[in-house]
Amino acid sequence: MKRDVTMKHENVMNIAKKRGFLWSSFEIYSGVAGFVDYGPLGAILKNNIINKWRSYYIVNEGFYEIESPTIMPEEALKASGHVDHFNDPMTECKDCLEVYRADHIIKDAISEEVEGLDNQELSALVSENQIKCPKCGGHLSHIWSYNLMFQTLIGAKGKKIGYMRPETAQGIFIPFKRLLRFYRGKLPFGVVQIGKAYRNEISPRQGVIRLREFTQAEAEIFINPKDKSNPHFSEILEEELELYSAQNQIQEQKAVKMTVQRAILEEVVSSEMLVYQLYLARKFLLELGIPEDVIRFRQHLPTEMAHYALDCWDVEIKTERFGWIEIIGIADRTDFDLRSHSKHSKEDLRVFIEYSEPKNIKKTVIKPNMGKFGPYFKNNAPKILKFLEDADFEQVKNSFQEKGLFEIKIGDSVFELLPEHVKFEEVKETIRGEKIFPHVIEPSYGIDRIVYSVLLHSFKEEDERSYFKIEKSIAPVEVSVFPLVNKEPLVDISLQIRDDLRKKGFISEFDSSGTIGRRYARSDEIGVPFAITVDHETIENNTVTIRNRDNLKQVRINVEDITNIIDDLINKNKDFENLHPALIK
RNA sequence: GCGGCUGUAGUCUAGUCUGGUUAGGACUUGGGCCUUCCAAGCCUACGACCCGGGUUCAAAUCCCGGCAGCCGCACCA
Repeated sequence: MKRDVTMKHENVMNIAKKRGFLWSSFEIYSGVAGFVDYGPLGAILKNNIINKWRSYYIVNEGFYEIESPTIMPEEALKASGHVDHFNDPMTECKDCLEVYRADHIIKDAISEEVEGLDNQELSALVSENQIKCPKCGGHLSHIWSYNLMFQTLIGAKGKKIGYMRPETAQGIFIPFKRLLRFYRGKLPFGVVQIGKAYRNEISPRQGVIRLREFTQAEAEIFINPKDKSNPHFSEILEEELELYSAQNQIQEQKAVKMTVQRAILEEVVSSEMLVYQLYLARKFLLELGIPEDVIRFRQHLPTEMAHYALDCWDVEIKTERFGWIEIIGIADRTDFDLRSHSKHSKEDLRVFIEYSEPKNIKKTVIKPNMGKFGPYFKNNAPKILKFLEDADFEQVKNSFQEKGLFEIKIGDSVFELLPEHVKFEEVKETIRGEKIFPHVIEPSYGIDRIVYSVLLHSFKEEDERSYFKIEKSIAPVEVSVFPLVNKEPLVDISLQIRDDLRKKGFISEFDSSGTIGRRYARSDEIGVPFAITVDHETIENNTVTIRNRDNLKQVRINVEDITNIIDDLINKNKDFENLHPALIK
C-alpha cells in the first residue's frame, strides 16, 4: 500500500496539538500565520533541548551566554547590512497581478547587476528598458520595498526607528569591546545567545518550519584569521560526516560520507574550527534522538552564500513533508560584522595579537629638517609633514636624483619638496604584534525546527500504538505513576510515590482514569519514558513494577529504590535492560 | 502577495445543493460503576456551525468582506 507522504507529518502535528506540544497562536481570533504557541509539554521539551544545548556550548566549550534586547536601533542594523538586505524591492503586474522581486526581473531583462540601486533607480531602469511582466507582458507597477523586519518606533515622540532583531548574532557583535575585555583580550573565545528573532515573512505556510517569530541559539566564536585550528581537532579525526559539498551539488552527485580528517585534507571544509562545529552539531542532534541517516551537511553554493561569508554549511534534516530542511547554519562570517560595526560606530573593534617573537625591523624614514622646512612651507607645513609620514622614501629619493625635487600633491595644491628640506634616516623599530579584526565562526541553531525534528523523528506507529519515543533526557514528563485499579490503598500509595519523585526533581504525573491499558497509552502518546504501577503485590511486599516505554518490558523493584533507579535511568543514562536482571518478570 | 478549493465540539463527521422544530452520530475528555497489567464494557456529564456584514418572516445553509488551512504560482538576505 502506498502511504501518503504527508501522513506522518499530519499525525505528529495532530497529536502535538491534542496533547499540548504545539498550537497555532491566537486561535480564538482566527490565528495569524507564522506564529506558534508552545503548550505545556512543548514548552518543557523546548527548554530541555535548550538546556542540553547549553550543556554543550556553555559547559563543554566554555562559552558564556549573554542576553541582549530584541529591539534594536536602526543604525545597528544598517551597519549589519540588514536594513538594506531586508528591503526587497517588489513590483506587481498591473494586468495579471503577479508580484515579483523587481531587482530579479530587471537583472534578467537587461543582464546587468542591479544590486545596491534604490527604488527610483530601479523604476527608471524599468521605464528606460521598457521592461514588462515576464508572464503576460503587462505593465509593471511602481516599485515598493517589502521590509522583512518588523519596524517600530522607540520613545514617546516616536522619532527613532527601531526593528525587532532579525537574528540574535548582532547582539553579540555590538558589545564586542566589552566581551573582549571580559575574556581579557585573548582569542579565541566564544559567546552564545539564545532568544527570539523576528522576520516578517511574506507568506509563511510551513507551520513551525517558517515562523515570523522564532528562537535561535547562536554561538559566535571569535578567532584569529591566521589560526582557525581547534584544540579538539586531533580527537575527532576519524569521525564521519555526511557532506554534500557545493561541488557535489553542482555536479549533481550525491552527498559523500567522509572523515573529518579527509574533509580538511581535501579542503572540502575550510577550517578545523568549522569542521569541529559540524561534528558538534551532529553529536548534539544524535543525542536528541535524531537518527543518523536523516542528517546531512549541505554546503552553500557560491551563489546562495551571503556575500560576506567565506564558507557556510547547513545541517539538514530529512522530512517526508518538506524534503531536506535546514535546522542549523554553520558559517565562517569572516570579519564582516565587526569591521562594519567598527566603521559605522567609529569604535576600534580590533584585537591586538602579540607576535610570538617581537619583530625588529629597520626602515628608512624621511625626517624633515625643520630649520629650512618650516620657513619654506609656512602654514602648509603641518599637512606636508603628515603626508611625509606615510610616503615611500624610495620614491622621494629617486625623484630627487632625477629631477632634484619631489612633487607633493595634496588636494588641488602642489608643493615642491627639495633635498635640503629633509634627510633620510635609518631607524630600528620593534613591533610586538598587530591589531586585527577577528574572524567569526557561527553555529546558528533554529530551535523551533529542531523541536519539530525531534517530534517527527521520535514518532512511532506500531499496530494500534502510536507514541513519541522522545530521548529520555529531554522527555517533558519523566515518570507516570498508576494504581493498577482505581481503588484504595493503591491510589494513595501511587500519589505518595508521585510526590516523592517530584521532591527529587522529576516531572511526574499520576493517572487513575480508565483502565491500566488506556493510561499506558496516554502516557506513551506524550513520550513518558517510564511508568510505575502500584498493584496488589505492593501492599504485600512493598514492590512496584517499572515499565519501559520503548519495549513495554516491566521490572519489579522496591518502592524505596524508585527515585534512585529513575535517577540512574534518566540522569545517568543507565540502560533499562541492565536493571536488577533477577527481578525481570 | 495572486489564483483555486475548504472552514460544524479536542478529533472525525451528518446536515449546506433545495434556508424552516431543540444542529445528529462516533471517538476523545471529566465524574461514577466495573475491572488485578497494555485504548474492553455500562451509566452520566461537558462540548461546535471561523469572524463581520448583507438578503430574508427566518441563515450552519444564499451573497459580500475578513481571517485561517490546503494546493499551485511567486517570495524565503
